[in-house]
Amino acid sequence: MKNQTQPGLRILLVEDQQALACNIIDYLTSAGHQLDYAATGALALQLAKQHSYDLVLLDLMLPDMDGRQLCVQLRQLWLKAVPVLMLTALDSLDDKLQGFAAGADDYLTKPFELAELAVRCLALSRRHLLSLDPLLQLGPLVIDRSQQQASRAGKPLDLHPLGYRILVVLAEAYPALVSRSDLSYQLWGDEPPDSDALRAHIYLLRQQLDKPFADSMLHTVYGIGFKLVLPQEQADA
Amino acid sequence: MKNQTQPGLRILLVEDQQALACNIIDYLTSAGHQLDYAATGALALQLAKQHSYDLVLLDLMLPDMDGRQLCVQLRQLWLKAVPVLMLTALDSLDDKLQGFAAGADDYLTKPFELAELAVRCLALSRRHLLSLDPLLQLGPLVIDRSQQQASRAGKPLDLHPLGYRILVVLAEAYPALVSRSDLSYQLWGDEPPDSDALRAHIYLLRQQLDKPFADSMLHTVYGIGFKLVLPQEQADA
DNA sequence: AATGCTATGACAACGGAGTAACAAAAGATG
DNA sequence: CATCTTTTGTTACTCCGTTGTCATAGCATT
Repeated sequence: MKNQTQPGLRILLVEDQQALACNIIDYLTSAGHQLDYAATGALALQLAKQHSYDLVLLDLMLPDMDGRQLCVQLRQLWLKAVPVLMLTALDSLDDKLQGFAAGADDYLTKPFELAELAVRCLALSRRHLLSLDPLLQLGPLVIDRSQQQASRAGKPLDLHPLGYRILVVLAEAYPALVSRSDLSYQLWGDEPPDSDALRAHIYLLRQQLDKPFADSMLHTVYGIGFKLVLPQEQADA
Repeated sequence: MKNQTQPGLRILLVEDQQALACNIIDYLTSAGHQLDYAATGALALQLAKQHSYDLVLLDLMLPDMDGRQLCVQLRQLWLKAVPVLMLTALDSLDDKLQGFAAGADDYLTKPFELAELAVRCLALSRRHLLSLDPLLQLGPLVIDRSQQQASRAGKPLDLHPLGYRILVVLAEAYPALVSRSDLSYQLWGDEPPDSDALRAHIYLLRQQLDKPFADSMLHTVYGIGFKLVLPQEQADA
């Protein structure tokens, strides 16, 4: 579990309702973050050109520009993908899907608790940082995203693409366990294979990850899913 | 990115208009949820003492009690924050704000589409689940939802999945006692086992939770159900 | 055609949940 | 207080779904 003190995020807030914006600014500022505020899409773009941010809070309804459109433009402006949390009063499923299609990473329907907004901001930035760092390290296990290559205790693992993806999903979730359905969804989306292919792939992954070593890192939680365990914490099971 | 199928929510509906209540019950029931219905605030409080719910639908205007007041009382009654969706005919901003001040998580002004109500129920419960603290702590007992792992006094408990679920239900209800029927419903829904399997599982759970320790945390209330008790408060029973 | 990867299916091994039967305890009844 | 009834604790056992294992077939890419 990451436990370092968060240094505070640089956040760009794009919201045309003054009152709500003030509340958000007050709350998140006192939570240790640094906020820039744009009431219009145009101003947001201008700020975006001059600064870089860890996170964007984006109202779907803006006076001069659609939130979705702005989202796309921001993504083009910055090469690195900044996480976007969309705020919306619309709550029909269609709208949500359109928001995601435009590249939002999460959404929140108004009205919402400020505390929850803060929690999501942290979760989003953490998730983002995790996926940004090309090197993922869990004890003896090292995953190099830039090479699509994993190694344990220095020994490179000869993984098939799917095995590699499974390992990444489990490593990113660490120390949490990943349910079978979650894992399946992350691998295949809505259309998982008919057979229980996951079982076979876990087996193959284990051949590489655990077979050559004294203790296994990939543990099964019966009826639920799988989790990664560091060798030194074998005590529990 | 949780992807598990919604099992249907347990909802408490507090509404004095019979006709409207019937419509809501019909609609949400056929959407797969389970509803309990209270026409008065007093009855609502009584039900709340005996059961636990995933969501409360609360009319702002009740014959015997103000909705806001009831909302506050419900929040005090349950330690865990249950999401409250307020139904109101008043739609002035003041009233909305007062509703939120009392702890409602969302509101809907009458008249409303039943479909929208259903969507909001789902959204609210999703939001609530996501913002849930993965760590549940009751004295020496710690439950880590992210790992499906419980420990007492630092010692990890080797629980079967069902035993773990029982423990979570009891811990969430703490300090209230949980009736046998409620517990059974939360484990098996409408189709409990033919035999009284719960008895055996409670026994197994105790083997892990209480056997290795001086005093027991899982107490039986004869003829009613079970409850969790913290070691230091053994005095009462 | 050969190679590399994934899905499929068969089989065995395992583990958990439900069941039932008996013992013990708590209330109820007279 | 004695006895009966109901509820709960304890335990062994069976059944069935889950998981591990592995061989093979399908499907791209080259």
